[in-house]
Amino acid sequence: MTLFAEVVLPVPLRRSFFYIVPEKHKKKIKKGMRVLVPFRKNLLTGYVTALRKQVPNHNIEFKKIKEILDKEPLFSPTFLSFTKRLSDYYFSSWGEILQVSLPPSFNIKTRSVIYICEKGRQYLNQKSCLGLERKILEFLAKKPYTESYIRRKFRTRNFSSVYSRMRQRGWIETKKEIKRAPEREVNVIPSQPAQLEMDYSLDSEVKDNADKIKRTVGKNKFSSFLLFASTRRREAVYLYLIKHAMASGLKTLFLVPEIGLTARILEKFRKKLGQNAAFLHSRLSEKQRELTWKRIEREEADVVIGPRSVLLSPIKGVGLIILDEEHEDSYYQRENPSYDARIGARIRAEEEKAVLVYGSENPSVELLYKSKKEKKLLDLYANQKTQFRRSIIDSRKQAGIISQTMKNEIKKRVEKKEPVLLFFNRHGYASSLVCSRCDYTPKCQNCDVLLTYYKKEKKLVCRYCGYSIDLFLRCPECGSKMVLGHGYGIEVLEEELKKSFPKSSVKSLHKFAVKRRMEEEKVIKDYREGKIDILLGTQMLAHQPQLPESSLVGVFYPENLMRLSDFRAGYKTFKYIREKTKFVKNNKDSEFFVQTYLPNSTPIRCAVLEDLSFFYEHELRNRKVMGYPPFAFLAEILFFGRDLRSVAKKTRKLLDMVEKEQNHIEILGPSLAPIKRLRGKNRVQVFIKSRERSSLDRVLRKVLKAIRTRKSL
DNA sequence: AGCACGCCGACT
DNA sequence: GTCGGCGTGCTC
Repeated sequence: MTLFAEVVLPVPLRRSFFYIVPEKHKKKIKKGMRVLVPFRKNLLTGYVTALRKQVPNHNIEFKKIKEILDKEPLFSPTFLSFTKRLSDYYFSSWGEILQVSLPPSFNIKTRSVIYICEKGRQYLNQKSCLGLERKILEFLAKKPYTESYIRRKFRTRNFSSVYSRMRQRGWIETKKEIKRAPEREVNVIPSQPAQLEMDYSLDSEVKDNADKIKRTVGKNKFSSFLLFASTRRREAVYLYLIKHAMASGLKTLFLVPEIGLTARILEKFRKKLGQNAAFLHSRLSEKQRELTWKRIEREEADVVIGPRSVLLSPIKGVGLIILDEEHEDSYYQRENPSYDARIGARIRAEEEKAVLVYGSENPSVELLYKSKKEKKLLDLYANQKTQFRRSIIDSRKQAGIISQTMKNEIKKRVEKKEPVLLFFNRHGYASSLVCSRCDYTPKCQNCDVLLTYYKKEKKLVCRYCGYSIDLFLRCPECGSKMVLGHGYGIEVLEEELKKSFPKSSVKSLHKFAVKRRMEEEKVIKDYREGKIDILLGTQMLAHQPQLPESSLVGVFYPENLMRLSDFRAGYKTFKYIREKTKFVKNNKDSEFFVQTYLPNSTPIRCAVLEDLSFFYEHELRNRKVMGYPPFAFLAEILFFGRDLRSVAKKTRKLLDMVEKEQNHIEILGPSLAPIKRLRGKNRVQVFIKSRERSSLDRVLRKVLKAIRTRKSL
């Protein structure tokens, strides 16, 4: 009897494929193993998701599995069902998700390598050998290259035909080459029992709440919580819970948004957990990543710590998932692959029957609402008020990029030798340059944005892709003088500070002020040692792990964030300001200032004056009126491609289908995406909105089947 | 995503 | 007439 394996492949197809299991492999093969299978003309690494005696469709010729790549399954049934659900939720390819859960070297495939033949060399000597043919042959004469490399290198319209003609005439030949990964050893070393001494001191309020979670850990039942608390308190609760999980023989996944943002918490964890923790982050080399991965697989780590990709760590026996800084945007990415780690964490916790803890000191409006409703909110914030003074400076009443009030306050601190921290979230000198006569404005050639003017560097730079050109003072169109466009940047602020405080040391920290990580650290070191009186920076400054607190912290023009066409703009502004309050020394002598043209806006007022509950109530009321999450479900569909016309056509096709569905679904758009061109691709976005996730899901499922789409939310 | 197949315009 | 555009469909 024939045995079939259902296999998913690392290709952007939302379906599985069936292969015949050869007789000799029948005993060996198991669900969750990697297999090498023929697909089209190549061999690919696939993942066995099921074994079957019968398959639905009989009128296709099945191919045979070429090789089994594992001695033991790599993926547990739990992990398989988790990744399956994740791919279903995000309409993405299961195989691609499984692929990224493994180190790159685990993905074996054949590739075509092109060699030049003797005939080809002879032809190259003839005069008649011209154009593309000549270029390719000359290139290959040096050494063979892979087919995909040649394709990319000589990206011309008629490449395929030229290429196939060259092969027909015997000038070149292609050979299949297997790119093989090093052997994988499967020796499972039992993990060492955890011996942790932790000097956490939980006050009774924290302990009561931590115990509420603790009681659910190890019960082999899904539950989730939102821990609304300061960093210090969250840290203590996390360690308390991790220790308990370890004692119960359970593994913990600990997710952080970005390494930079949470360096402090990570350092602490590294010290406390030592060898029991495995850190996965983007700065690891491929080799390091693989070693860490193998350590995790050998179950040598009880806690896996890192960014969203940690969620896809195929570790067994997960009993606790912690997702810190729940509100951070980096948990949702649109590529490689597209999923929101917050949703992913929930799905994984459900499948693992584990406990999920979201943590934040300014949780997203959506999660706060949901947690409150489900009585899963642990609010450790209510009784914690900070002591420093807070004020809003109304820029409409005081002229100048830095108000007089602000200058006076800075002066006082500088005189007392107290360092000052200032934040302004806009790069460069001006957001654009513009011709004084014809309105010509330099734009990025890859992305559709204006180029930011950097005065010190004498450059115009794209804030997305880094494309830059040298500054020019005359308009290339009409020869008139170029002048500053709208929007002053951080360099203006820096200039102004230096002018106003000539005797003080003013330093600015932003993308272009520092070229290397070393320099960032140097600035922070100087600041700590009192060599800098006034430190100014963009968001980069807030991400410095070792930045000490200050007695005066100022934030300039947070309303820049309010202008985003995003229903979360209010929340983002609120969060941005709140983050900065962390850098104020918590005593009665310290001060926090926000200078703004919108002193009466609720997000700004509430963030500055620490009125959290009013902000959340206000925001929820707004969302309800406007019909935005958490009162509706929103799916973002991003269309992108080289040619805008064909992208728009696809969009239209999809929308026509959505309209026909008539499922109380509202279409917002289509419109050009906020970044309407990125890396040479035009991007069109559509939001579809519904009160019911299920009807959104039903329509998307139906419609996406008919169209070549890749990513969606 | 790639890649083959197949059908219409502009060139040797 | 052929070359070469890209629209359409398929991958076990």
